[in-house]
Amino acid sequence: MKVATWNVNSLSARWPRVLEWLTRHEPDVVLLQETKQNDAKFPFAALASLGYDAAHHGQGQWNGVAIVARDPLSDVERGLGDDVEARFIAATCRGMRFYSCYVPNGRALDNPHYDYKLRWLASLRERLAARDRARPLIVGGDFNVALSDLDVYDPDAFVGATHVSPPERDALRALLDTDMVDLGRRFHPDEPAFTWWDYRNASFGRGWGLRIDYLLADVATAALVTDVRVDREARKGEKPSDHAPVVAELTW
DNA sequence: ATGTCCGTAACCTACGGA
Repeated sequence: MKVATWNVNSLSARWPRVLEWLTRHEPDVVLLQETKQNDAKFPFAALASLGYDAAHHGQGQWNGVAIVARDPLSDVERGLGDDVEARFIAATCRGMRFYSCYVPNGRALDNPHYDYKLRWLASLRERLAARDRARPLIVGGDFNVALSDLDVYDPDAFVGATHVSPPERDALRALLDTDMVDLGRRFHPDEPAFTWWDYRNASFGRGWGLRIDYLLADVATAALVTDVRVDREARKGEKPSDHAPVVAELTW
């Protein structure tokens, strides 16, 4: 099974790239974030013609998460707790539970959105802590947190900034402490493996990236993973998202 | 500090958000 997570930064704007990527890589399950469209605009029919089932939790202009899969999806859940924004969707496919998460950006340490981000992460942690550990689970998404300095191109440039503050990193570590494995870091222990580069400042060409997109799996499922990579090719070319997909292969 | 892109509302440009 090939599983990917990808923040597409508007599925409408990204559709040509997403279509090409699905055709080229033939993933089994794709966790999408920032679709930025309503359910009515989501390309269910186009995906179906490619052989994909899909579940979407849309909100129009902002946010929006989806799960796209070659096999039928069931038990779809939309929204995390009482959150009013479209940042979480869960579904089951081939006996595996999947979450697609778009964690709030936070904006700045003194911004109310930062507290919202920490509350959101705490809520996700509660959900993970209370889960049925016997049930295989893959959690993917844009977490808007760089877990360690290895995940940041220039830690000195991020002093006092969001995405790297100790409370954010603690909140992400607390997720992992529910016996979830950071698959990207497990397979790439020594290299940055960035997943996002700012559109500004020619950041991609300069290597000014962050690793803020993650695939997490429960310990038993993580043992089935044979490869994890960041598809930097998707960040190149015409009208790319500012995020690259993270792709895992597992024997499932 | 900032060299971009997205959607929106309303125009032919500006703004919030990322």
